Amino acid sequence: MRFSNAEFAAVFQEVADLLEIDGANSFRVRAYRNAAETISDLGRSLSDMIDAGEDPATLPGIGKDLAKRIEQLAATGTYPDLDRLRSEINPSLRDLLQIPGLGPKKVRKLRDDLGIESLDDLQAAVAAGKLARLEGFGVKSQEKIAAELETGRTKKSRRKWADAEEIAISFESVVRAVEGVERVDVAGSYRRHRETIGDLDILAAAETSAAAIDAFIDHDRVAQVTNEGETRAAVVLRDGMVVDLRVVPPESYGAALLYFTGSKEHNILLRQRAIEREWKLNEYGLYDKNDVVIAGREEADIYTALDLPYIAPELRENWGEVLAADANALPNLITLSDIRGDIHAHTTWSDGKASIEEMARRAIELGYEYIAVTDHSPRLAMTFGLDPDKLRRQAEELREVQSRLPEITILHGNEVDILRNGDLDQPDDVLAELDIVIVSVHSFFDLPREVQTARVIAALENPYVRVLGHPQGRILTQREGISLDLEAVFEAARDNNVALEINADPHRLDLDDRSVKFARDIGCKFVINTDAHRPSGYDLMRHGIYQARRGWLEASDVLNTLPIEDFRAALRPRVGR
DNA sequence: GCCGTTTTCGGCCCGACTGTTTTCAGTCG
Repeated sequence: MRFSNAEFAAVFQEVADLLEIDGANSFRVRAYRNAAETISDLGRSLSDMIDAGEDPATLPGIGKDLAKRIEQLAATGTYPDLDRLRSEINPSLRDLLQIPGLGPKKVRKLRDDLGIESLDDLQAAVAAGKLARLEGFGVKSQEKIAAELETGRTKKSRRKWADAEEIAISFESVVRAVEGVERVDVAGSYRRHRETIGDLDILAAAETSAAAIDAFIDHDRVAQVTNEGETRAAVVLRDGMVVDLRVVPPESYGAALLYFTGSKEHNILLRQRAIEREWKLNEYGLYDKNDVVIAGREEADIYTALDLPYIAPELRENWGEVLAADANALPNLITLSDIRGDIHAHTTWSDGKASIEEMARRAIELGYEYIAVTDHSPRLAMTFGLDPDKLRRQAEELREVQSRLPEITILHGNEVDILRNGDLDQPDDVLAELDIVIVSVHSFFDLPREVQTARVIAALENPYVRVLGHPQGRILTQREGISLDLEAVFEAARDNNVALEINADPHRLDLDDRSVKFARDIGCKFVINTDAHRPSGYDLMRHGIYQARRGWLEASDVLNTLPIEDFRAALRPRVGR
């Protein structure tokens, strides 16, 4: 059997969980977790690496031992150490670890003293009041666990970034309005623009914290205050979202912002760098060995003191950014203002909600030099896709609109379905008449990996194809992407001069960040598109920019940062017209 | 279990808060 990176990572996470409950050395546990992180952040298939004869031990955090385990797992599909662990420690104890407030020590205590092996056991013990009498627990702990079991909240639950934004802005403005609060930011994975968010971390600078904390816990969306201290508070909202507030003095704001922005792994690297200099870094500042403050008011000051250029939040994932910074080789990240056009959009000709002209007028308002109209092809019947005849009539309308709107170039394209066998849903002579051809998978999502990969690559080899639309076909938190050998697809895209789309729709964000970085590393080019179905859809471009930045992209990696003439040249087919 | 132009042994990030304790372990980020 063939393991995905997620499956490899899941194995190591399970080993880590079980070892932790077993009371193993915590650094050993962390080694397994680090390995799991490395694998899930890899961007390319670990199975492919092994097939190619590459040694997993070359990866950071994976040594000889784990490399051997990985190879054994890949070759045999078995992991004897895990099987033995499972026989010693009931794997359903892992479910208990997901309950907020329960860690490995307490889970072990529950098992040893009360014989609890599962969520059901825990439920029964809580109902019988057994936890209240257990050493180290008590009435309050029992009540808290009962409440968590009731709501079913887990440590893992995440929501899309865009779904957290409105809450983030609302809390930010409430805290900002408090007298004495000098600065406010939403830190955490929100600031790093991860595609999904676990909780929100609000950071404020103020000489005294009480007023900010009061305003925070009084926010009208708060259902429950779970934590309230001198410098921090935590609340659960009515919809289950957890929001934290930290208040620090202004002279510590930069250190705190760095700390609460994370990632944890990035912070650990910075702290190690501080330790190398016999300094100490915490959320209050960077201190020398006599506890004299070196930096703390601004994030950038801390990077400077550590001999590093400023590292943008989107890069702080321990994907090599500290090494790159040290070598002065950080990418000059793309920004929204680099974008000159949006080249994937739908109109009322297929499933869009606005006319070509309405779309173009919005694009003009946004300052774009060009757009492309790319309605669906006929196979996608539910979207009223365009057959060749309709496409030609659309071209007429497009020319007519273009004549009235000289301030923008309107390119004519089509989002052509990739059929099951890899053929395209328009004949070549029709494709030849278009300015831009995007190909996308909209059907047969569950083909086997080899078949799916061959299907997509076949489409990329058509000489008129210029963009691979939403390459993974995923819907965030809802639909897994199609099963693809992404490395092979990226190589085919690069070799056929096809740009990979970063679909900016916040429910797609397709490609994912790791894959963007990997594709960039092997020399692929990109376009960032909103896939707009109405004029306001164009406004979502920023989400694609965040994703591109997380993938280390510069403007020069992205074709729709080019002026129109250069962009046209980049799209020219490899065959004459 | 990983890692190392000081090291193959001995380190491995650091502080706030809670609930349980009478001075601190466990959890969390």
